[in-house]
Amino acid sequence: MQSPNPTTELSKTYDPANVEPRLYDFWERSGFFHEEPDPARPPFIIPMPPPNVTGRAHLGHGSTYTPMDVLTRYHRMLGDNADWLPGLDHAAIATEAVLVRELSKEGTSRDAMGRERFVERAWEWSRTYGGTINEQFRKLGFGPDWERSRFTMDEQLSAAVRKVFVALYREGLIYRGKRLINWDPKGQTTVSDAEIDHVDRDGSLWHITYPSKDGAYSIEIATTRPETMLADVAIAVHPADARYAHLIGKSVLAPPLLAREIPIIADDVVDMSFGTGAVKVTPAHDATDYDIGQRHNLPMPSIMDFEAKISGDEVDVGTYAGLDRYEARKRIVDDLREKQLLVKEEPHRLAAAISERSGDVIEPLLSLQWFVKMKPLAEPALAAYRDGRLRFVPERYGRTYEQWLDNIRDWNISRQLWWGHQLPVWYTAAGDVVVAETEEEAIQMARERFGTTELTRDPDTLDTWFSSGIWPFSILGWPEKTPELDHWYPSQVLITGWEIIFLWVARMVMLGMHFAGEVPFPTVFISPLVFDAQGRKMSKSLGNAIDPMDLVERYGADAFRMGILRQMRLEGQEIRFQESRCEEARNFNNKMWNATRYILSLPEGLPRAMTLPKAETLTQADHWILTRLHDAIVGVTEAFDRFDFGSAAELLWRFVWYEFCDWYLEATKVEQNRATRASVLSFVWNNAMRLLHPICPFITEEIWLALPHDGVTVMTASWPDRFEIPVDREAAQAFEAHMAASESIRRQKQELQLPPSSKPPVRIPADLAAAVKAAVATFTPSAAGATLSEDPALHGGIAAIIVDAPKDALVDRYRKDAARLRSEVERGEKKLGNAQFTAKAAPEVVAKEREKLEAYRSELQRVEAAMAAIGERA
RNA sequence: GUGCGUGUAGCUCAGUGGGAGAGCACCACCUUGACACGGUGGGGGUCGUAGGUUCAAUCCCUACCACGCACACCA
Repeated sequence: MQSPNPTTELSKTYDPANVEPRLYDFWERSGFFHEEPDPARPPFIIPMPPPNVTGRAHLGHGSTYTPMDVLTRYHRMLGDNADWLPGLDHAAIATEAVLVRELSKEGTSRDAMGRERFVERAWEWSRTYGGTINEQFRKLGFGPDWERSRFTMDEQLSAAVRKVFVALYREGLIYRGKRLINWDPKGQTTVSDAEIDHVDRDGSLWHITYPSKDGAYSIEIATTRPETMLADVAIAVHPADARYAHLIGKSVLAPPLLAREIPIIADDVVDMSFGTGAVKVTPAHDATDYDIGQRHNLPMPSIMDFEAKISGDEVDVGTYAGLDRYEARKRIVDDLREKQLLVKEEPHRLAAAISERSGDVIEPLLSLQWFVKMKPLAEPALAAYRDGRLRFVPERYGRTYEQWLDNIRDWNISRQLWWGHQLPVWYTAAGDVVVAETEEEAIQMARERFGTTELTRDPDTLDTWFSSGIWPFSILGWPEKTPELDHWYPSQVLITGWEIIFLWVARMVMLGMHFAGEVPFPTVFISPLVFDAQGRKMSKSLGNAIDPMDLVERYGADAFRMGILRQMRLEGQEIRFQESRCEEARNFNNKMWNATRYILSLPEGLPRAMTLPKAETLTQADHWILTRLHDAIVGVTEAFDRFDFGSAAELLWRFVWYEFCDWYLEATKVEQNRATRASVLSFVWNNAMRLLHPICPFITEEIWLALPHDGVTVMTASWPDRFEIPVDREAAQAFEAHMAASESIRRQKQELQLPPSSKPPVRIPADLAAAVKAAVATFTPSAAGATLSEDPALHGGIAAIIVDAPKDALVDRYRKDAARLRSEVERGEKKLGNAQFTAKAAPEVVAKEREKLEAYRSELQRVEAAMAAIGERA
């Protein structure tokens, strides 16, 4: 495909809206994002964390997805077999929530509709509205290999899910059991431990008396959940607690019904210092109590149903049956008070377990569910981290990963939802279980083993994270031995936020090692989370959420990317997002745009090919900018290689704006630098565009195409090679002396209130004469002096000084200088006068200190002499 | 409770065992061969507090304070 013609008439301001869609279209239609597996080149593969099909781009994508795009573009330019593999997640809970809302608007419901039509509807919705985020990603300039996009519900990926489930089941790593699970009453489904938030809330701690049948003794306990008393099966105390030793083994009546006798038992888990030191045990409704119940072989009656209402199915709950959990709590407390069993109620802070998705308070319930046995999977995953096959950047997140895997519990994977991968599990009428990859296989197995073909499929679906867990290999065609799987697994890096290390990263490692035989990625880069400028989480309800699409519209995608990357710090765990950074970045782009206009408008025109003039014809300014370019290449390359996007962005910003535009471009305006400027400007600017392309893909392409270049797109241009850049540090240093001199002259002119256009006589130190003379005479026309004279008394520090200014201003200027210099001299003298310092400090440190003192002293002398010359005393 | 992170200019943040930095904001000046989404210059900080190590500490160590986060069976 032909490169699009850049605008011939360049307007004064850069207009991203006019450039970005055109270039994106060019890239995508040219297939520049697409790659085929190529064993001849080193692979660079990033599996994209699949956004929810219901998702919209948010600022978090700026900090996690931009780095992926940057690295992919960078590695493509390095010549790697680079591919960024995109996709979408079916997001069961989120999608069902959307549909349930829609259905209720239409006056119908999930259950009324039936499973088949509901799932059809979910597919339809996913195809029609889902994936909006992919369009948004295009606007952000993200360039994954769209042709390889996958959806977790695709047939091939679903087959992989079934295969993994069946395999784990047959290995005994998936089992069905009645366990205490986290029930989300609002979402009407179970959720895993990792999907729960603990939020501190104000609650109460009720002290309640449990009397003995004969009234001879009683025991007082403290609880935050009186409604679960109906399912109490014991009272537990610490075995070493002297207060209760005499009661262990005895029984009390369970309030408020006082109809059942429950034993008092001893268990280590009880904290003697909390509450009364005695705790009620309710195995069916509390995790700790469940463990106690298991240890002591206690019954586990349940008194709550899936609506979080009191139910009398398993044990007598009196008149509380049918009450909502909170209503029941209130009624029971009232009744206890009436029966004088309530000792007291005190305010108490408690950590409420909240479902991340629905926000409802989680209810621990006993339920028959499917689980993955995690320990055997976690061990290799831990070993991989410990022996370095898996590393985290920043390193500290590895400890989070380690801690979680060390304390891992079995993973509840069955969900009471319809949208998702239905469990490949069938039951016979007799209750026998058949697990198979397909229905045909299941029927055959049932016939052989149980002599029946009448099967009912388990209605539950799998936790969405189950399919995400196999993402790194399922998207490569697993279990087929595809070339993709062969060359692109494992991938090179995974980039995500730290909030899903447990939910996703750890599970990918475990499942990847188990099924694909290797750690799915050697490096996990954890990107910072984005907060508002006050450090608050961005949310719709707070009204502080910023839509990245708005930013793209206002400043352009390049500016958004640069704006957010420049706020990233390698070790940072958050970004306090400042929109002003995007505005600055827009200005930065405009700066580059105008620098380009200048370059393109040189009267002598640009050379056809990107070649440098002969080394001996290069000026000091040329040597300087080339040396700076060399260092920028080294710095940016190193920064990208260690995921330090903030430093890379900052470094490029400096190079482009403060070095190239502010100094070199200005230097090319004077006579001495004109002969070589067209070649050097195009060469350096071409290289700069390539260096910056991963971060600002659009404007760099637009400019690169307008400059002398090879190829059709900067996307596939080669990464700048530092060995191709001539470096002359001596010449560069001389130019830096020029810069210092110019700055000094400019500063003094302002302080002496001389008009900027004035050209006062300038004196310069004899030992820097050559350099500074050139400086003043050449590239600082606005600051240039009319005459130069050397002054043997001057050296170092202030390189030049102007005379013939208004006397008041001069005196003021001299006094300030003298004061500053005196304090420096004093500091130096004190330090060097310290025998300990000269004896123990490193010799070069002492020498440097001596030099500094010398310089300050002579400058002070000069200032004093200058004052004396105008008849003043400093 | 345990662990991790953070505390440097008004704001957001770099940084280093030996002279405190950037951007924005602020002030002044400037339309000088591209750019006012620009240029030049300037003011502004006892580097959270208290100790310790060191010739020397913003940096290393300890304690404390404040903030953020993760984990945790205080019912």
